[in-house]
Amino acid sequence: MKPPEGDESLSETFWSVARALRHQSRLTLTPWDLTPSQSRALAVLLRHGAMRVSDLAHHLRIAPRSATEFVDGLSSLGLVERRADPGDRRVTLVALTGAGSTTGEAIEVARQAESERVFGTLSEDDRDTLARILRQLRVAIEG
Amino acid sequence: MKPPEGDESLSETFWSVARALRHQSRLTLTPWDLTPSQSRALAVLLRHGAMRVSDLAHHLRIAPRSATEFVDGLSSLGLVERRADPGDRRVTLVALTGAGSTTGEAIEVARQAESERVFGTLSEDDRDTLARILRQLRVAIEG
DNA sequence: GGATATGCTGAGGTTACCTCATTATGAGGC
DNA sequence: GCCTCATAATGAGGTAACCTCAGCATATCC
Repeated sequence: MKPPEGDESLSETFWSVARALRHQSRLTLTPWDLTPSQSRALAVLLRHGAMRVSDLAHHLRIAPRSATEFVDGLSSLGLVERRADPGDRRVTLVALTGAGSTTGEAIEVARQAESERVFGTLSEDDRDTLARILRQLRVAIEG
Repeated sequence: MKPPEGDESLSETFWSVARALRHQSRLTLTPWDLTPSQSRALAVLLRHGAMRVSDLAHHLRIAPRSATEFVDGLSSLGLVERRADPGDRRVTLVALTGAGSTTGEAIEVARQAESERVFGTLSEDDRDTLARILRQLRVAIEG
């Protein structure tokens, strides 16, 4: 599919990249039959260890209710499990299972490769600049 | 909502901006009760005039079937109408109605203001750089 | 011990896409 | 003129990734 026009606004370009990125990400994950969001959740747990549902939501920047859904999905795949928090019985902790850890690590490798393939086409300067600009945008929007 | 961590990958930052942007965009559009996608379609028609469904899809970089849905939505709001193409009876042309034009123009103004508020916080250099990098990314992904 | 806050989840909804099959039409070969 | 093949739009049906609102259990503070 070729680009349609030259007169594209910044936000349109942004969205077309978003779509392409999501598509690509899904492709990378086909071996594991996970969605991009599920893999993000897995990555967070891998990096930070077991945590409350609400903390997971916070890390993923989504509503707590949505985190519950991700946990449901991952747990039905046997990748995470819910545990009681001994200190506060309202809390359910989400922890990786053994399978979850190995899967998470394998995906991390694949994700790195994909990221390298995509973002690696940028110079290091461009990557830094992009990160800076994106963060700046986020502040501008949310602030 | 504060950022959770410092160790955020580029793609994570990207997605958080995407979410924020979509949310913001929805807010801007509340007066017209349109979704962001519908307004994008409207903008395309405003800029380029009546066109086939498939061309609209191409402009929006979506599957033709999805364009049909947008046309359905906009047409039920009375903003666009379907017309026959005299030269090829397979095609349906999508054209703005009078209401569609005025609405489209009003939204364009609001969208500009929003875009200004968000992307205007970037320097002109940054905007150019961002556009360049995004296009480069798109090529890297799709190529 | 009662009010209030917090943590999770059920119920139900929305947006923005997608694929696949079907129907109508056009275009080229013979 | 017919047959085949391509193309245009759409019906049917599905998915991911969110959301809000209400409810229940538990904790905390006075």
